[in-house]
Amino acid sequence: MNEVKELESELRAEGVRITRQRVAILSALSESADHPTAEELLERSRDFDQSVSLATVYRTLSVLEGRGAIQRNDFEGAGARFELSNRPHHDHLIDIDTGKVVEFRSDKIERLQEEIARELGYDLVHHRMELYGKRRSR
Amino acid sequence: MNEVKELESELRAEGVRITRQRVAILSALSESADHPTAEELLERSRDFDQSVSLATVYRTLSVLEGRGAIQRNDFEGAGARFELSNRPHHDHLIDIDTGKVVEFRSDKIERLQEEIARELGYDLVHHRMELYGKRRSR
DNA sequence: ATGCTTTTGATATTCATTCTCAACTAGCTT
DNA sequence: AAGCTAGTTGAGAATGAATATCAAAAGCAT
Repeated sequence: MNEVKELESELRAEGVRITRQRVAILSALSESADHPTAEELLERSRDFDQSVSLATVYRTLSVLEGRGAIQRNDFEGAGARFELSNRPHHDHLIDIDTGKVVEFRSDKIERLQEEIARELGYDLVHHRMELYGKRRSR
Repeated sequence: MNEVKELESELRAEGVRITRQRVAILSALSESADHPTAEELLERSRDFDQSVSLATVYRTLSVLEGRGAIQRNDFEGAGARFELSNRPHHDHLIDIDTGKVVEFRSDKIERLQEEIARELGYDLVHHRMELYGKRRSR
C-alpha cells in the first residue's frame, strides 16, 4: 500500500540502514511524478525532515542507484535527474525549448536493442535512449 | 582529397577564422578513428602545433559542434568524447568492462525514433542512444 | 540501555568545462 | 607589404555538480 514503507523494508532486507533522512528522501522520490534533480530532491525531502543535507541526498541517491531502486538520468545540459525504478520501464523525449520530459515506451525498440547487442557479441546490461525534439508547431 | 582542407574551407565559408590551432585540432580529429576526450585531443593536436592549449581545444570543439562539424558524446562515467560528424551516422555500444566503444547503425531504430517523436507531437531534432553491455563469454 | 558500526552535516575538495583578459593574429583593406 | 580591427589565444582563475573528509550523531543487534 504505502510505497515508502515497501521501499524501506526492501532496503532493510538488504542490510541498508533506514535513517530519518533516507525516509525523507524516499518519501520525496515517492511523491515525485517528474524527474527531479538532486537539489530539487533536497528541497522536497526537507518537507519531510528539515535536517536533510545535500551531501546526504547525493549519498543516498548513490546507495539507491546501487541497489537498483532508482534510475539516474543524465540528460543533456544540466545535472542528473532521478526517478524511482519500481515503475514500468520507459525512455525519454526532451523538449528542446522547454526542457519538458515526456516518457514513452517502445517494445519494438527494446527488442531491437537486445538484438543489436547480441549481434555485436554483447549481453545488453542497460541502455540510454533519449529523443530531443521541438514541439510540432501546427 | 584532404579532409582537413575540406573542413577548413567549409568553415571558412561560414565565416570561421582558420587559425594554426584550429588546423591542428581539425588534423587531430581527422586522424582519430576512435572517440577521443578533450585531453586526448590536446595531446594529438600538439603533434601538429605545439602551442595549442586546453582552453582552445574546448573552445574550438564548441565552435565545431555549433557548426555541426563534430559530435559530442557524453557516455556514462568520464568526460565527453568527440568525433567528426562527416562520417555516416551511427550509435554506440560501450563495453562496460573495458570502456571500448563499438559503433553500429540500425535504420529500423532510426525510423522508429522518428515515428515515436511524431506520435508524441514533436519533430525529432537529434537523439542519443547508447547500449551498455558485457562481452558475451561463450 | 549498551556498544559497535554506519550515517550525517558542514565544509573542503575534485574534476571537467567555462570564463577572464591582455597579448596576438587572421584576413580584409589599401 | 603594411595597417586595421574584430576575433582568437594561453594561462590561470572561476564555476558547478558531485564526492570526500571527519568528528558528532544515530541505527540496530544484543
